[in-house]
Amino acid sequence: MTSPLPRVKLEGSSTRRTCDPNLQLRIASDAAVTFAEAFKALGHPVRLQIFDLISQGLGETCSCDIEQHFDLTQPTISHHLKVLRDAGLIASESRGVWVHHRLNQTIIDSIRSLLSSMHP
Amino acid sequence: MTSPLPRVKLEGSSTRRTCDPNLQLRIASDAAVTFAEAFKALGHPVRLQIFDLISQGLGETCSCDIEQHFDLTQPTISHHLKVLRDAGLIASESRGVWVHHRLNQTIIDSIRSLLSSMHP
DNA sequence: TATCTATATTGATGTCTATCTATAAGTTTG
DNA sequence: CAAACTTATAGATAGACATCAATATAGATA
Repeated sequence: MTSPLPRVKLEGSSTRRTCDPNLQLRIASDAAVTFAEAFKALGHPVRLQIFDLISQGLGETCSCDIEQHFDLTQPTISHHLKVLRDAGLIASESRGVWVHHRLNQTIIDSIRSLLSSMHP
Repeated sequence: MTSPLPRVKLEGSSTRRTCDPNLQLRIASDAAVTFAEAFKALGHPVRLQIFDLISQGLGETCSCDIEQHFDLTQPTISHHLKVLRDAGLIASESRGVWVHHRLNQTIIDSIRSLLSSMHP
């Protein structure tokens, strides 16, 4: 995309680079906020593991399935689920007493697409 | 991977689900910590945009290229770069007065691979 | 109706984070 | 060597976050 940076020849052998004019904020501020919220939600070991558990559950994972795997209280797990939900990473649906959680594949695909647009 | 959850038949038409025995922590704790650190680093709008800028720079992006795009002080940008570096997302190399930043493609590929293993 | 169960909410607390100003460290130029 | 420039570090502060105990909500069961 960008070409090697131009350099200003100075006395002797030293060169001085100029600031790269080709770099642009390809991610708009509001998109950056949305994506960052999703990344932040995954940026906690327990939430990442919860998210992975839900991804295995075929849309029927409930909180009690999750709590078993962690040495944390129920309110803490509930909090982490809310963070994932608010970030749009999962959707939750009440089914009687239980709440079933499922992955939001759309946002996962968006993140993967974003990352694939980044190469050095 | 998992099959539909077994249900315990009760009186009438109601059923009661059992806890899903098939869910397992596929992400080990230490891997979860490592991945979460990377996600957390990307979990800030400015850092995500910085990361995108660096991805455009062909390994020659320096801090002054980045500061231009944000209404933040130089120490703050320096801090965000350190967070990205500590998370293994970028590598930085001193070149005279300047420090050149480049993407660590390996970890990006790892994240993409992790996400691709998650489907509902 | 009373009880049990699954989940959510509230409030408290200690820790972490983002940002700034001021300053230091190291490099290049004059 | 001194001045200018790029980046990093230290210290301070306001706000956010993770966690827990206690409690509330609401559906299911007896």
